[in-house]
Amino acid sequence: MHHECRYIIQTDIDFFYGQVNYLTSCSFLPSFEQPAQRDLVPNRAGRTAREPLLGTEAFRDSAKVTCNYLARAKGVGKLQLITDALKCCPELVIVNGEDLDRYRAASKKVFHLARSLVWGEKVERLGMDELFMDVTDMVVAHMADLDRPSPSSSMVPEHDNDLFFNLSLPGLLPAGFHYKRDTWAGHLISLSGDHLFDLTSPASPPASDSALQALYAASHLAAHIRGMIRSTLSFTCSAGVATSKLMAKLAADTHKPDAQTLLVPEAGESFIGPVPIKKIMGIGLKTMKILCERLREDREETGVGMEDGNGREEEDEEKLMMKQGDGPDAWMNNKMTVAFVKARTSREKFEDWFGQKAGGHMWELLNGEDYAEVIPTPTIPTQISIEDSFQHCTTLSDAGVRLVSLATDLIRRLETDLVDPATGAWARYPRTVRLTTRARSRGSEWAWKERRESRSAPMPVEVFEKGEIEERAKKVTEASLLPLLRKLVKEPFDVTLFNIAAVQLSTEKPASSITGFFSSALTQSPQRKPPPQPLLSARDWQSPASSSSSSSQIDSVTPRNVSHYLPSPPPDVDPSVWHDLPYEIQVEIATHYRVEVVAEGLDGDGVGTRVGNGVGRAVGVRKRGDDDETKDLDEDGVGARVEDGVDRAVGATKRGDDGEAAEGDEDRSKRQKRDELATLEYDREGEWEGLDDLDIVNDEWDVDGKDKGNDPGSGDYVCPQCGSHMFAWCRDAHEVFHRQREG
DNA sequence: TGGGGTCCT
DNA sequence: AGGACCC
Repeated sequence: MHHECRYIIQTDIDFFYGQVNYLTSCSFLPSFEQPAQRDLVPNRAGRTAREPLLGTEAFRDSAKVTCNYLARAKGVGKLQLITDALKCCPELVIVNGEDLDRYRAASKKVFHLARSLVWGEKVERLGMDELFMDVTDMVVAHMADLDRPSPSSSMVPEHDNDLFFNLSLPGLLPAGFHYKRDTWAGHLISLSGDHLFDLTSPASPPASDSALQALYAASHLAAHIRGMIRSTLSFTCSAGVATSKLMAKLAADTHKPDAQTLLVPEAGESFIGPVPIKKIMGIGLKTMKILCERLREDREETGVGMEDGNGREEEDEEKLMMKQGDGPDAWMNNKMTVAFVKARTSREKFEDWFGQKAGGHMWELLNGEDYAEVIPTPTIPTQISIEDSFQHCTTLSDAGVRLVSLATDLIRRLETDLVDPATGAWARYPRTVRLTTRARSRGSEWAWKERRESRSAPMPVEVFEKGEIEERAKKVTEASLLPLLRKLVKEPFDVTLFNIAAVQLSTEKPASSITGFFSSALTQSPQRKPPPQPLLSARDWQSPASSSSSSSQIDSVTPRNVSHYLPSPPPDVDPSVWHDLPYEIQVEIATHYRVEVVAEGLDGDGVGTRVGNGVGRAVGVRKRGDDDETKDLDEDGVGARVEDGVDRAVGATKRGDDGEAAEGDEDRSKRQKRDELATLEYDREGEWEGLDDLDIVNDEWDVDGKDKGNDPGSGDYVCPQCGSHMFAWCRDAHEVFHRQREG
């Protein structure tokens, strides 16, 4: 497999959160000429920043801040404590960064604009604010265009030296832009150094050969794309242009904000040498730590020092290095440059330390070789998740409240991201839901690892059906989340995080449950039927007893409508006995033995419902597997046959033209296989456990009436002392700042 | 930092 | 299911 030269553009929206806030907040004028006081500092860790306003002083000093460049110029750091940041820059405006909706929307706009500009929609998204674009086809076509003996009429230049970059696909009317021959846009890093092109310094080095001409053209294309992003969306961004993703990203990093740089391949080696290796995409913290250890070991064995080639190494540096028992720090990070590491290692060592594949790949990265392609990001994500972290969650009651709240937000997100607004149809159906928890470190374990555990279950079909969002959220919680939680934690527990993910997004709608069929039959039937009576009393989902926490829109992730989760009693349990049971026991029983709901007047006995439900779901899964053997999933040996079946089914969709694609597809098929098996297994469990639908209705649920009016999250507060604009919930922290300055 | 995502094993 | 990586 040979790699022809590619032209890659990487863009990075400058201080993305800040620009979004700037552009979407009505209290700030959308002008780039505004003075610094008008600039915003979003806080991505908005949760901790908000906590002090609710009365928890403990968090004030741990709230971190990220900021835009104007604020940075005033001495505000990138992940600074909020109180420190306010000391440097009193006029700083703190913005809650927890609600990511606006950022997601803005990010999507940039993404779709780029897709509309780049041929073949070869645009890959990295996080919210970064894009990779493979513009090879466009540049190659442009160079061919320039070679043509007679330029097309639309290419008539305004000036003699103008070239026309045709952006439209062949066969369409030309549309594009002009640029000056032998010039590049923005910065150029070549063997002779870093040149910023401007009109006063004549183009140098000139585009001596066609390869350089093509790169220059790519830089102009990058400038055009940045111009489009700025003119149509008002975002400034930085860009890097190079022949690989690796180099384009590193190049983009060299000049910002609102700048771009072109890196010619010849300068690649000298350019990448001084780069700290953790800047290389694909080398992270773990790799750094391992590398530090191995290097230290090697030095002890061979006596080869860690000197950086400038002669003797300093004694204290060596001591420092030895003391780094616990991995790299800032000093280490800057010391571990590409050249430094390359001088002391080899490809063989890397493959030994990190495995043949990963190690070899990383070694190539250190040598500036990156063959990774731009993978066009689908417009529909492969996973949608939402999470919330907190200090403690020790009771199932608390967990239930938090999970319902999270599930509510998740369903909302599914509807905005997965439902076609025009038709109201679901573009994808997440077939499984995954719950992950993070346990608080027990005992005196100081170096607590961020240990996350997860379990998955089928997504209840009710999620895709009509109905109040809270009802569906409760359904998910009862039917899947709480059972999953039981699998994850044992009785005395303390978790600090919940994450719910909707995964395995399928185009096929899962089979409806039998109860869903019954209820729709009831509504279609001419004879009136009262809706199923809830087995739960209104108090099962209580409104908060504590009104002390003033809730707000930004608080939506945190449960606020309910303070207690009360489980449903099994129908054959005497209610009075039930209520005498200890709470934890109630939860245990309720989540273990599902409660059956029998529609009134149907004379249903519940058993039929239960069996039908299980069968219905199993059929839904089988259909996708496209293999009859799927139904006999009993013993391990049979399970293997299922895997084969899935393998074949997936293999059929393989592109097949590329030898190396086979491995990747195989991995994918394995993953898919596991997901499907998990779904199947769970369905079977449900079959004999009696996985029936549980209808929970609560008339007291909706207490929004008194909450809606005062929303500190969206209010605009002006400090009477300094005139700073800020969100109302920032007021507390801001006043503390004034007090500190005076006292 | 936290609240997202991706792919690989 | 977990781990690495990315933002």
